[in-house]
Amino acid sequence: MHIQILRDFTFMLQVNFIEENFEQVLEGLRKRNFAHAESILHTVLDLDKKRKSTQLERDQLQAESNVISKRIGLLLRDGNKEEAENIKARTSEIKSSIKQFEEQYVTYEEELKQVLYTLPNVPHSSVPAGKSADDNELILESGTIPALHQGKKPHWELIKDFDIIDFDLGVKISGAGFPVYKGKGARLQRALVNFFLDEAQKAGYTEVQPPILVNEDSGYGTGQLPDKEGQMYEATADKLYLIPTAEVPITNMYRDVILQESDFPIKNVGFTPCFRREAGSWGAHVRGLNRLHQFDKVEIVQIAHPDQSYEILEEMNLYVQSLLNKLNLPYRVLKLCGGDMGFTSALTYDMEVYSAAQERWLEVSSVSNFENFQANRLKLRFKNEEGKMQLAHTLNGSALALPRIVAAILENNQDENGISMPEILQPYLGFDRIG
RNA sequence: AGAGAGGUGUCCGAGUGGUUGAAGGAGCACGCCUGGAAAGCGUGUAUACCCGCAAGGGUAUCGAGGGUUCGAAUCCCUUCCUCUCUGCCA
Repeated sequence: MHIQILRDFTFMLQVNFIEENFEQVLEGLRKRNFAHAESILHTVLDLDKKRKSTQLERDQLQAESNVISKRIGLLLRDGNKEEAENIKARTSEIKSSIKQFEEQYVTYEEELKQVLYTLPNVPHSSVPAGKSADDNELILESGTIPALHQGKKPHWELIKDFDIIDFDLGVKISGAGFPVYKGKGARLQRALVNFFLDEAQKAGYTEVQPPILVNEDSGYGTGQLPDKEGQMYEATADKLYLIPTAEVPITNMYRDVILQESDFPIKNVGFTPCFRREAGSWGAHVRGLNRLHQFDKVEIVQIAHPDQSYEILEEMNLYVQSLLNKLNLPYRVLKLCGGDMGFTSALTYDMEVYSAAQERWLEVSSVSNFENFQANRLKLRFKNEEGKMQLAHTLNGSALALPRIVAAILENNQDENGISMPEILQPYLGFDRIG
């Protein structure tokens, strides 16, 4: 794919940070098992140095040229044509020099940006080192795992028995991973969405309904591009992408925005379908609702003052847990290790529910602090107390993703005759049992 | 989708080749004035990068990209967006 360079990114701040905190950045990248970290960082610093010296040359020549142009203007005004023509002749040399330096400058700048695009966020100091999900740190486990009857079934059998979700129909219409929710299955979806949105509103989040097709700039802003374009569906005729998460449109609402300190904290919640190509990730454990190309999710997004973002991360963590508690689902919270964390995140908590018939933990939420990584790409800043521009922090979390919640509800609440619905959902559902 | 109009600083709005980072107004901030407020007066009020310990200075930016020119907000090309009319449509 053609990689478009976005203009005017404040990436230079990132370079300064690398320069001033070289060891810390290096250690962070190593925690992520980022290959060739040291040499890449040196490349960054080297390119930046070249960029600066080239800019200096260019600017000086340009300044000279500007002076001459002004003089020509004055001469012409005074009717001194001859002298003006005289000076004009001398500018051609300067002009070609400027052009050379300019071309060189653009080259360095683009190379630099390309390299910077490949650098993931530096993990928070508390993030454990590790290579895979096995190295994630267990923070807590909560709730009791239900003891199910002998004939317990995984959700993909339950949904067939009760005809509430139809995968074959989805295959006919779209393809694998696009289920059709029917009857009580559809109503369960709607009930969960409404429940999640109502809860978020009570917690102070402002509901938004963003577009679910986004442009390229938005993809770069939150970090899906240029790294993960293969994971998104593309509407190529219009250069738009189907969102993999509401994080993309909601966070991008704040692209190119300058906030006041008094605007913090900004709390938004949005319900959207999410689309993921999941290229290469099909294998074991993806039956039923465990992994889909299209699914529904309610997402919470906060824009925070840097001093408060970790406090807010904990608040969001607790908020997501409160939802799981209210749904009476057993869950655990993990702090992701460097190797398992997303590209843009500095610290991520994963919430997993226990799906009692599959006898597996299923990830249903991921709550992350991106610190200023996304803000840097978004140019999302605020004027601090000293009146200086500073990058804000962005955070988000699923609250919650539906399919695996549905899977766990179905499996965990089944008995010989059917499935009872969590009490808290019953007012939303209008029924208390399936089957 | 076709025809036309337009995109200028926080906002409104001037500006069709030469000290224009950009008139004027509003807003905002500070100061003066006031018993307090309003009005009035004065001053200030963009962002990025670069040089500099700093004070300060340089370069760029008038939707975006490119071109013409010694010099462009102003001319040309491309593109995006908005508005009006026509067409189509949930």
